[in-house]
Amino acid sequence: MSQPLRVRYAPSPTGHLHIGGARTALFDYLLARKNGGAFVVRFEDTDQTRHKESGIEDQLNGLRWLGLEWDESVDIGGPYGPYRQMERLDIYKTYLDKLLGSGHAYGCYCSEADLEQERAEQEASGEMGGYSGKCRNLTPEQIAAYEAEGRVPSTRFRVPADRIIAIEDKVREHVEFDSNGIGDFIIARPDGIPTYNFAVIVDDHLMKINLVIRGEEHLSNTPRQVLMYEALDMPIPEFAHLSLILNTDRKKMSKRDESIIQFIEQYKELGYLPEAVLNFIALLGWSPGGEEEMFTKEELIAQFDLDRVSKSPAVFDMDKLNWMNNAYIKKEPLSRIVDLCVPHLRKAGYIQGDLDAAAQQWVEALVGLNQDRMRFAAEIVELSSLFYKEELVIDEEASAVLKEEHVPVVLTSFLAQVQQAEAFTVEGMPALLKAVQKETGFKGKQLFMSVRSALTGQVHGPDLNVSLFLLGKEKVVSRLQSLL
RNA sequence: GGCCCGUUGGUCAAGUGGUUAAGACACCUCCCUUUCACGGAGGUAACAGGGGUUCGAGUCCCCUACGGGUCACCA
Repeated sequence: MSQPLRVRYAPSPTGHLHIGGARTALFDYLLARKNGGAFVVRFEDTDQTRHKESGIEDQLNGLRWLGLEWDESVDIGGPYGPYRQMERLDIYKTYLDKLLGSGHAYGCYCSEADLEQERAEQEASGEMGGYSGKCRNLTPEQIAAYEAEGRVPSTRFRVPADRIIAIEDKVREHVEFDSNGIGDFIIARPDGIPTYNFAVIVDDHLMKINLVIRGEEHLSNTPRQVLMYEALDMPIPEFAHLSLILNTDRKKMSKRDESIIQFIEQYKELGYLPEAVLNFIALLGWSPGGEEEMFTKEELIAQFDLDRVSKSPAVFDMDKLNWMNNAYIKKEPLSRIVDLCVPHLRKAGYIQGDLDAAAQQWVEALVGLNQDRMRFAAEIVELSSLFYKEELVIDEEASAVLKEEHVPVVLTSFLAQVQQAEAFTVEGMPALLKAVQKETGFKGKQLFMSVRSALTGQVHGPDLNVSLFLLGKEKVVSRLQSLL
């Protein structure tokens, strides 16, 4: 490619950034950075019925959180703006007139009701071939008659017959379509607002996009677009159609699907690390050459290549994402994970107001205790509920332990040690336990499991010294007293 | 239904005519450990089916099955 690479992510601003969109944007971004090209974010908002005002900001926030900085878009502008289609209406008008003038497009006076009926008939006869071409060759008299009725035409592209349209897709390779299978399609609504297929080629051309990366659902739109590029005598960009991302049932994700968290925003809220999510998404359909799969953004830029993008769909595996996020969490400095966890602890009502030094220390111990096992920050609430609950629930295994005969001796001794202790700290804990061992003669499992079961109600759990500290002297004493 | 795309272990996937068919997640076992987790060492498990082409096929071709996309005045 002799021209500098220009790619774009062109979402419809109908909601938050979806995983699929995020992947497309990521691949765009990676390629742009790798080749010193430009990453454009354009908004395709020509469907006024589905438009959502916050959609643009939601999309940009998602990209921003992932660290995908764009070079041109609605907020920072750029040489080929505006970057939202509703602000480019006059531009489309020019090209629409060209197509109309050259006979590549024509006015269609069918009403939506007419078309719906046509579709219903087709479906009944098992045809489903697209628009019949009813208004293709209207005589001036017919047109005048429709106009007299007050009908306002939409504009259709006249699809030529008997054309084989071949596409050399960067992912799918050679794909062919027969133009006879494509009905004349609408490129502008009666009010002049263009539809997707038309606006997209005008914008991609004017914005000098030379590689179009998008989802597989657009593959069958591509021949339509190629035909329009030809009719307008515009160069045709390269295409790369990415396979879909499937849910756990190997079906296309639907917005209602609950088995997968689908929006980037939700990952942010749950306390995932953006670089982990980015890393994971990169692996959806792309695979690195080697065996390493943990990559920083910079490494991804260096390694990414469309040649290694798979044609087959990828199933979104939450387990692996969780594993990966946990791997990132483990490597991060404690302070960052604490910052991530604090909002969740607040929301749960576990901490309030400004944290004083002791509270800060306490939270750090809490998060530090769980940093290795936390899959995402919101889990801290569940992992730490033990230290907040007033009522101790003793599970079966723990109560079995508590029935053993050495237990009262050990606990009585431990209670005494705790009450005598000057300070109740993590560092001081081993000495207290050691003293119990000395006094009672019980050690190892008999000692530790007794204490753990009595105070946490469970035989499994994180580091005992830290757990005791987090429980606090007061709770430790009262729990022991109520048991003895 | 027409057109188009896809199909390697439960999941992500490597593999581009000759491999004991990588690796990762998950799962199981063992080690470490007061327990759990972490970490370490192992293990179970796959080329959708059928025809070709070829000395040789996961890799090339055809058919079937299954999954998906699209056929909107949605993108």
